[in-house]
Amino acid sequence: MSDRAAATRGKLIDATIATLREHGIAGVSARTIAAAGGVNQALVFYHFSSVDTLVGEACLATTRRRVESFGPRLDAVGGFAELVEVAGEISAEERDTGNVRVLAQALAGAQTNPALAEAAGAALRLWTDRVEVTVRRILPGSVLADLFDARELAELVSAAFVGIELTGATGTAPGLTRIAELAAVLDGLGPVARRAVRSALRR
Amino acid sequence: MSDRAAATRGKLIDATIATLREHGIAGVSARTIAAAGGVNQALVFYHFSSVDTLVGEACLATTRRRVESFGPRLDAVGGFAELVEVAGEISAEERDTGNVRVLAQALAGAQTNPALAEAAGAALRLWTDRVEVTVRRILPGSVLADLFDARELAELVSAAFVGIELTGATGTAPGLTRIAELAAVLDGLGPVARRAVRSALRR
DNA sequence: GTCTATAATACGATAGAC
DNA sequence: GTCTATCGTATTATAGAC
Repeated sequence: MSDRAAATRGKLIDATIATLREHGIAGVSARTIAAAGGVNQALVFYHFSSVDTLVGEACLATTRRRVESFGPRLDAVGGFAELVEVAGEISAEERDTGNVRVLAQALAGAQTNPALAEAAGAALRLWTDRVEVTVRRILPGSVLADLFDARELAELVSAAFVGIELTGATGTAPGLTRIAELAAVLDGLGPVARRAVRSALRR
Repeated sequence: MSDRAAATRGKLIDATIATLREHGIAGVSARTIAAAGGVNQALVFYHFSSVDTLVGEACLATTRRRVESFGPRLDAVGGFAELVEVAGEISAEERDTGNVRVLAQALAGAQTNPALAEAAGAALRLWTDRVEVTVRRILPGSVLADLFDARELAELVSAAFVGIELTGATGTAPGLTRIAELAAVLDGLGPVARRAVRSALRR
C-alpha cells in the first residue's frame, strides 16, 4: 500500500471518528465522512467496502489508541480506591476526547446492525480485557474477592462507563465520587469486617 | 380530536417503538415508521410536526407504560436483595419487550440531536424518579445509607440498566447475580460490620 | 489511487384534491 | 383527517476517465 493510500485511509478513519462524535450513528454517511475529511466520497467504497466497515474499523482504531494510552496508569493502581480514581480521570479525559461517545454510538448502531456488531463488540472487549488485567491483580487483597470474579467485575465497569456516558449526556451525571468512597472503605476494611462479610455470605 | 385521529396517532406511536426496536435510531424515518404502522407517510407530519417529535413522544409513551406496570412490584420491595431481584425480573422482561432498547436508542440519538434530548431525558427521568422512591424507602436500614444518597443511587441504577443493555447486546452480559449476592450481604450485615464500615468511613 | 459523473433509491416536507 | 403527487435534496454504490 502506497503512502498516499495510507494517508487517505487515515483521513477517512479520523473523519469517521469525528463524525460519529459530532453527529452520532444516525448522522454518518459516506458523504458526511468524506466531507469532514476533505476526501472524495467514492474513496470510502474503494478503501473500505462499505460505510459500516469503515465505522467498525474507526471504532476499533480509536479504542485501541485510547486503551493503550491508559495502560501505564492502570498498571500503577494498587487498590480499588486508586482504580476508581483513575477511572474518574479516564472518564473526564474520554469525555473531552469523545472516545466513549464514539464507542457508545457504535454500540447503539450494533444493536440492530450485524455488520457493526462484530467490530463494536471487539472494541468493547479491548476495554474490558484491559480492565480485567488490573482487577485480577488487585482483587485478591479485597473483600470483593469473596463476591466477584475479575471478568464479571471488569464487564460491569465497562457497562457502567457506557451507561454513564449515555445517561449523563442528558443532564443527570451520577458521578463517581460516592463509588470512590465505597472503594476506599472496602480497601480499608479490617479482618473483623471481612469475617462478618464471609459469614453473611454463607447464609 | 376524533377517534379516527387518535387511532392514527396511536398506530404511529406504536410503529415508531417497533421501528426503533428493530432498526435502531439510524433506521427510523417517516417512511419506515409509516410502513410499519400501515399509515400514510404524510400523516407523520400532520399529527407530529417532525420525525424527531414523534420519536420523542413514542419514547416517553412506552417508558411511561412500563414504569407504571412495575410500580406495584417496586412498592413490595423490602431491602436491596429484593430490589436487585426485581431489577433482574424487570431486566429480563424489558429485554423481551425491548423497552430498554428503545430508551437506549433514543438516548444515543439524543447525544447529538437536541430535538430528541428533551424527550429522551424526560423518559430516563421517569425511571430514575420511580427507582428513587423505592431506594429512599429502603436505604435507611442499610449500610449504604452512610455512603449514598437515594438520588445518586437511583441514577447509578438507571445508568447501569442502559449500559448493560448496550454492552450485553454484543455478547458480553455481565448479569446481576453477583450484585444480588452483594446486596444480600449488605442487607444481612450486623452491627459489628456496620461499625467497622463507619469507622473506615471516618478515616 | 483518485477523480467526475451518474444511476437508482430514499429522504423530509409540503400542496392540494377529497 | 387522509390521501396522492411531487419538489428538492441526500443516500449508496458503481462505471469509467485520468
